[in-house]
Amino acid sequence: MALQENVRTHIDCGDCPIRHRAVCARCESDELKLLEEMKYYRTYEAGQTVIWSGDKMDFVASVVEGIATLTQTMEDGRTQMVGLLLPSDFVGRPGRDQAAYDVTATTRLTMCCFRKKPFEDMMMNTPHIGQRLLEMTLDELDAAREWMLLLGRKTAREKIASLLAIIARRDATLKLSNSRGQVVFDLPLTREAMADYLGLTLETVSRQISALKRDGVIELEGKRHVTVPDMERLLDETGDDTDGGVFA
Amino acid sequence: MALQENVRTHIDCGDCPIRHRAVCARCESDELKLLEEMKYYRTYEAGQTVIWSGDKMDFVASVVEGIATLTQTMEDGRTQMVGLLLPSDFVGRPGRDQAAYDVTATTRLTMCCFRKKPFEDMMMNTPHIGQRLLEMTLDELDAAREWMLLLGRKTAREKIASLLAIIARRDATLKLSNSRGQVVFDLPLTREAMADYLGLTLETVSRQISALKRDGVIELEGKRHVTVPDMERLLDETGDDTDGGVFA
DNA sequence: TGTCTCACTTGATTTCGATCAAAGTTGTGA
DNA sequence: TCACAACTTTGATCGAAATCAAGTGAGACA
Repeated sequence: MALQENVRTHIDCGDCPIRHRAVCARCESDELKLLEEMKYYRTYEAGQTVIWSGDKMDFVASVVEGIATLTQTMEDGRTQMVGLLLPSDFVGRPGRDQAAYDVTATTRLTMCCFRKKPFEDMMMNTPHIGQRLLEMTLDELDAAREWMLLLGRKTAREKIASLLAIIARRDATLKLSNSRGQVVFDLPLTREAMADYLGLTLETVSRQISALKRDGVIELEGKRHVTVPDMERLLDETGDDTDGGVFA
Repeated sequence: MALQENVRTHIDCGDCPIRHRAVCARCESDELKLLEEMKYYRTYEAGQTVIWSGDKMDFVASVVEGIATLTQTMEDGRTQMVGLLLPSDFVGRPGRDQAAYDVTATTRLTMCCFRKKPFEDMMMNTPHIGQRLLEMTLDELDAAREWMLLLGRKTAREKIASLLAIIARRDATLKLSNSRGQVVFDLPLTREAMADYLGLTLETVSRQISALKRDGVIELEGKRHVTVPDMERLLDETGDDTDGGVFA
């Protein structure tokens, strides 16, 4: 999940085709080698389900490329996204062998996987990895709680602005803005997926995006390509504190 | 936070006047002794703030008695509770020295505290404690995500029923029901605190509690004392799956 | 080239919960 | 015993987002 700037939810997987920090800078190289030997890749098509809630899940994984969602569903079909997995995010829970959520690829998705048993064994022998995982989990918890404030108290417009700001921020750290210093990105989610994330309906998402466009807060090219002419302006719409928050 | 049956968010603190499991059953006794030497107690009155978001926080703690809330507040005063601390719950984050949320006592509250630095040192030397903390944090994350579904997708009535079910379940594990096998408990929160937890207004909370009472789902004695004549009936109102969920 | 589908937009109407307002209840302390 | 403060309930009205209902537009494929 990527609701904050300082998300560090990733596991090193050696030569994965993305640049990411190591599990722990202090790890010896033979530990990294162990990780290297354990890993394997899986690829999913857009729309494909990685795993269903309740299924046996005998691996943990790190997103290499693409985007996946974690969702919970009620019997009557109401669904709520509870996490968004972007490249370098981690999924899976040591000590539990059932998936707690539906995991779905929303774009073509490559994950770097580790079978759970040997991964857990290594965690036992390598305290750094466990500590790293704790740090990552605490970041996720903060992100989840930030999202609780959004779901419980923000207006539809604030919710959309917050989501756009998060995607923009996350994206900007990769390929920084365009030539005029504007932040530019493609929405990686359908209107429906956004609605499920924000606790809204897809119609409301559509209307609010149109409203932000009409008010000049964002520019839209096609349905997915977004330009933010003034990031400050967008941040004002989120309802959040202007400063970076308490996250050090 | 206590949204599930299997919450294990607590740290052993020796002779605290509550029965609770050890940090880790495998810990040697001299580790427990270390914990014992490090700990100290603090007590707060109902309504008192334990710590403000952003404040320096140089301790971690476990609730011994009473109830505390974790809340986030927007500049304009909208507030969302993001966690409820019941006896045996843990608060504080190793590796961060600022509080991320306001922590407030809603009843008279006793906490068993450990100064952060020595606690972290011990964590380094005692992998079990770190692993225990990871487990606890993952439980909290699950609880937070369960709450996201509630905030994003449930109706006011379902929200109230869910909160009552959680308190009933948690309470029932301590002092099991009354003579007729009904679940009986006292609401530990004001209507306003419930509203902040559920993303509602206090008026809506009041109305929905009245409605559940009118419909015979609960009985009320005074404003706080609740009797649940038929737990199944209450669970039906929550919108959740009837089975225990995926949490093993 | 057309048509089918999927994602999205927009409009009309409804509804649930928020807001505004006024009482009722309980406990505390003078 | 009274007064008042804090908490709660209930009523009337409003409004934001949901729902219901047509649409548009773009890509896929026959």
